[in-house]
Amino acid sequence: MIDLRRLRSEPEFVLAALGRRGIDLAPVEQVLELDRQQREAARRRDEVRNQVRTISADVGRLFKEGRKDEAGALQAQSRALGEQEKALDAEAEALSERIRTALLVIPNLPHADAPDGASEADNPELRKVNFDPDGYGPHQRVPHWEIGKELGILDLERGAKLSGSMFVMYRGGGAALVRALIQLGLDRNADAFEEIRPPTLVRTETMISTGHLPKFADDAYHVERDDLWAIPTAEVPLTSLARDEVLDEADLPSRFMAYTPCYRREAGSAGRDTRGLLRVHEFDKVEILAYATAAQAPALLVEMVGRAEATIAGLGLAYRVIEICTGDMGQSHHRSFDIEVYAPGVDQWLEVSSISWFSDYQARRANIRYRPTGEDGAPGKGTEILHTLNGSALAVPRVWAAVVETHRRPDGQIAVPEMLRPYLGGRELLSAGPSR
RNA sequence: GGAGCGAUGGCAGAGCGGACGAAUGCAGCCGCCUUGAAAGCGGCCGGGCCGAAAGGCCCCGGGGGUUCGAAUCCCCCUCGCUCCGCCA
Repeated sequence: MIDLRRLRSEPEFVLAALGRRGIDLAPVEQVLELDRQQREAARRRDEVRNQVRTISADVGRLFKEGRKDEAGALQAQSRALGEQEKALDAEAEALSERIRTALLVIPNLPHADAPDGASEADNPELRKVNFDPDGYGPHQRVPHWEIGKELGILDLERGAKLSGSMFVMYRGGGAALVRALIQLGLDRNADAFEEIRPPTLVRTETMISTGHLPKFADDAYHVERDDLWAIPTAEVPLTSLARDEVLDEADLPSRFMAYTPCYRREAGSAGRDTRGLLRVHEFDKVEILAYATAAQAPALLVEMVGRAEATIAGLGLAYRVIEICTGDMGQSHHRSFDIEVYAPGVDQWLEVSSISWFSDYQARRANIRYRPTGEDGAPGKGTEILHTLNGSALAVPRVWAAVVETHRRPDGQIAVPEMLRPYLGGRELLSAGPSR
């Protein structure tokens, strides 16, 4: 969530920044007013509490000295003050709760350099790589679901039979290709990121930390009986790794990666991109994440985009990098880039990675801090909220689709990109038949 | 799933109704001593909120209750450990 103190001290700045997102600012102004009321109530409560404490100490002393009558009188007085304190506390608490609820749905401030814009249409394209619209032959203009069926590596009918539409099943070489892509995604980042295998069912607090709850509850699978949520991305458990912890500045940046299945109800996108692998309820993804100081974050963001990009390029795919404008940013984002891969069979640009800097927005929700290092190398004073960044290193289904479509040969077989061969036992081709 | 025990500062660990935000030890930091280091000695050493400051308030796993007063008593929850059961 945004910094309430900053909202209080620089309201014009915060309102202007949020205004760039094109959202309704009334709730933000309301928080400002509630905050004024809350502090006043808390101040009055604290005064009364102080009196109660002082009197109670006196009561104890008087009892010890055997002055029971005087003590009894003070007890009565303190009891009355206690009633008052209770009422003031309830008032302050109610206000805090309203503020917290409102704050949870107010989005992050966009970075000053994030481009202005109202929607997806205003996202500037930063670069387009490897793309020649006329360079694709008719053999590549076949959608992956047809290729998958022809080669027996993708079985959409049976996926739907088991779990319903938008659940998919890979088989044979297709399943091996999934595993190969996961392994590739991990290996390419293992030089700098510690691998984590987190739980994929998490508690409500864990979903709140990243901003996936309360606002987007309809998009997530919820296991009612145990009150657990199926993670929509490894970002969720990775961000909460350090929840309620205080790290040392010397340990930053701290980097983690995880392969996990990801679960999404896609409630808001019914009927869109429903064919094949374009949008599915369960998919595999390798995620990379960093905890950092504010100063370290910009360079990390560039590095993480570069990592995701290099993997896509290494697979011989055409792609473009776009920056997300203020009107299209996710709630928690401070600055964000997408990588879209071109899939010739469906003739579409598919989002395969979104790399974002969250400033301290998530870390404030998750209460992740660090102890700054002083100039002399000794631990500095106090603690600061750190910054989080994360992005997909490799999202399997769409990359799978682009690989299969891009590398389909005129004879219908798939030429395995060189980078992937070690992960497929050295195989150079995926074909139909027993060796598939 | 059943039974029992536990949760206190970076760690270990006292406290079990009234100067307790919390003894003590270890770790850390700063001085003294030393050619340097160790040892020794002295000092410092949790976090959050409000406030210009002085200062005030909150936090002993979480929530509720009893009391003039709760780390301490009661209730609920969560987590951990041990034993039994079950199990890939």
